[in-house]
Amino acid sequence: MPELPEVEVSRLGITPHIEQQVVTKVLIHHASLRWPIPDEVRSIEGMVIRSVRRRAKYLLLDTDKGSVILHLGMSGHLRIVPQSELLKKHDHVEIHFGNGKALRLNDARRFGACLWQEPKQSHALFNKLGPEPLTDEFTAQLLFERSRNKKVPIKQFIMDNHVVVGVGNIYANESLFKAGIHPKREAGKVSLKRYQALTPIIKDTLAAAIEQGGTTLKDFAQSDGKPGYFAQQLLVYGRKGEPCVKCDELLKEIRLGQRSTVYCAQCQK
DNA sequence: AGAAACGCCTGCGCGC
DNA sequence: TGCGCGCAGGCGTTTC
Repeated sequence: MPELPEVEVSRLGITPHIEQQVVTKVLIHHASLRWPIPDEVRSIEGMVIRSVRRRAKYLLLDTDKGSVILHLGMSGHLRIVPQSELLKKHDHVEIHFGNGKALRLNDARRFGACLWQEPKQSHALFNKLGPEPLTDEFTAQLLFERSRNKKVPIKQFIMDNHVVVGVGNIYANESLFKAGIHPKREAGKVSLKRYQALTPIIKDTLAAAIEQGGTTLKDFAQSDGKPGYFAQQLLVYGRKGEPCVKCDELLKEIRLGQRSTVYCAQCQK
């Protein structure tokens, strides 16, 4: 399930194959993803990919005529393959390039998206997003200030895209464990000091996951088809009932905001 | 206005 | 071995 590290790994994987390449064809095999795929995405045909950017968990393929926005949803992944390779089940969108390669978006659950952004404009999706976690804009001070008077559990708070983008369920669980903070603790009651501990942990956890090629649980694969290796480093996610790596207490699982939340009742207060 | 619930999807693991 | 069911969950939208 792609979170920010997986999206970034995808970006790094596809960029050398498609940047500065001419788009020769856009093929839409299944136009109903999360939203219908707009016809405008075809207007990149004949254009050069100037850059491949990421904002939150969205990827943007920029051309002078506009940008194709891709989102991997829950189960999506991108692959670079020869154009001659047979389509796989759930290959919904395909972009051909002058170098003979194809970028294919495969998404079984179709929670992903393929949208269009006019040149020099910003899609409405990006309007209210919080800062990128791996930049200096994401600070403990920001978390502290934004959380005052908030009763929402801290786990849901740090997963809120309006607060900071890209912290999904896996990395929220991991970061709170490492910081020793109980996931249900009211965000508004967490001290600045604890946010000062948590913030670098979130950054480090995300950065480490990117270096490891992301977390492969079921669906995710890197653009060359290889899995990511961060799953081996998960301390709590998916380990309900197993011993805590710090204190041997058995890890508990609860649901917060309809999402699986695993923690150590001994280490996280 | 903020918080919680909803719904879109398919694949997989489980129990029988 | 087959079948039905519950679960996985990002995130925009809807409801309270």
